[in-house]
Amino acid sequence: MERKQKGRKKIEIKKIRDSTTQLVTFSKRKYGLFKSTSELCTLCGADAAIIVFSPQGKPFTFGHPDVHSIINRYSNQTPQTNDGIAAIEEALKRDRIRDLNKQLDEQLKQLEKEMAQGEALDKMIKELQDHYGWHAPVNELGLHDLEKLSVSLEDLKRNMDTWINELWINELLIPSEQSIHSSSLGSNQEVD
Amino acid sequence: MERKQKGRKKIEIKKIRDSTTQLVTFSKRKYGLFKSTSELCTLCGADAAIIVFSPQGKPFTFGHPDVHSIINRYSNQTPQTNDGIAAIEEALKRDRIRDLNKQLDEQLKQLEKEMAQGEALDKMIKELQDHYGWHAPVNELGLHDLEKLSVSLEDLKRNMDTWINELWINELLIPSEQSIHSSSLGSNQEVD
DNA sequence: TTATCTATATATAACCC
DNA sequence: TGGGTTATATATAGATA
Repeated sequence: MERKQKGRKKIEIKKIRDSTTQLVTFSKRKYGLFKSTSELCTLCGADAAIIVFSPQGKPFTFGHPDVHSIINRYSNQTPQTNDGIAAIEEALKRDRIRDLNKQLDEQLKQLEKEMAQGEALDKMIKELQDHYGWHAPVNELGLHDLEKLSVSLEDLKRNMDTWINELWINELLIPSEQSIHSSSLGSNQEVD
Repeated sequence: MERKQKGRKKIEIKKIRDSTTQLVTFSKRKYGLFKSTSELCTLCGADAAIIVFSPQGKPFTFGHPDVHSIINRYSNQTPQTNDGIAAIEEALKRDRIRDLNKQLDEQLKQLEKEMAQGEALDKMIKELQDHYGWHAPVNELGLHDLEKLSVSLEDLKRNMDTWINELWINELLIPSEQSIHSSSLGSNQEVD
């Protein structure tokens, strides 16, 4: 008796090669995305806009109360340099940097965790072998060798901090702002 | 004895009254929204941008490749002309960003290399054991387990991309060279 | 492309630290 | 406040029509 494969299966988050599958997935997920955005707005009284360009370059949007108002509100967030505002901007930048650093920390923590659980060990070695011709017998790897990985991870982390500081110092960072709120309506449209 | 109800409950899609609950929900759902948007982009090669204003009016965004390029593309090639100074500033920032991205790339590449050479394997495992209580005998690690490491590296890379995108998204950085390609000069709109 | 039907993978509401 | 846990509600991959 044949047993057809039914039900959802786990997929890797990487580009889908089969164009048909990709299109179907795009369509389904786009729907889900718009739906959850809509729910977020309703549940929390938030305003939001989404613009998605399909693989074919076709734009789809959703907005509450509408896309344009959100874009305008967002675009107008960037205040002109104003002496009185300078100090506030500085504070905002600092907060933002802290958030970002936190995000980075969390990501690295997550990565470490996954590694700890051995969830992500498999492909890495394989890839290393493929890309770098590393053929040392895996079962010969001792604690001595494996330990070194943490050094790299730490290095990366430290470098990222430096890198962020550079951004800060060079004032490439622009402050974000706060603003008002509104509500009502919603629109989901396909643009051509 | 009464058993407390754990686990998810069905909720109506209507404004959450309790401010604490609303905040928690906003935070969680926003995360899910950004994540699925990111996945949509990765899986289908789509481009997208999301702008969400929290109930407090604070803006959160996500975009691939970045919010500005998406908005500009959506706004339909708005070839806004910047004045000379603005253009120069843009160019300078753009160069700086490119350098920084280059640095990041090199760091990641270097990290991969080190891992490939097994130079950094040692301490990682040790750290993992120390921090996460992973005590699997190292010499029992097979190719199967070790291969998974590449997934983590890929995850890290992807996360970095996303993270960097966030910087752009939040206007902490300006659009990359690529995203600016589309329009002649401007991607930056100012309100007078 | 759009819709339906599973069987599962995920997201997340309520709770607890 | 932020992180976990758990039980469930939902989303969705794959096959089909």
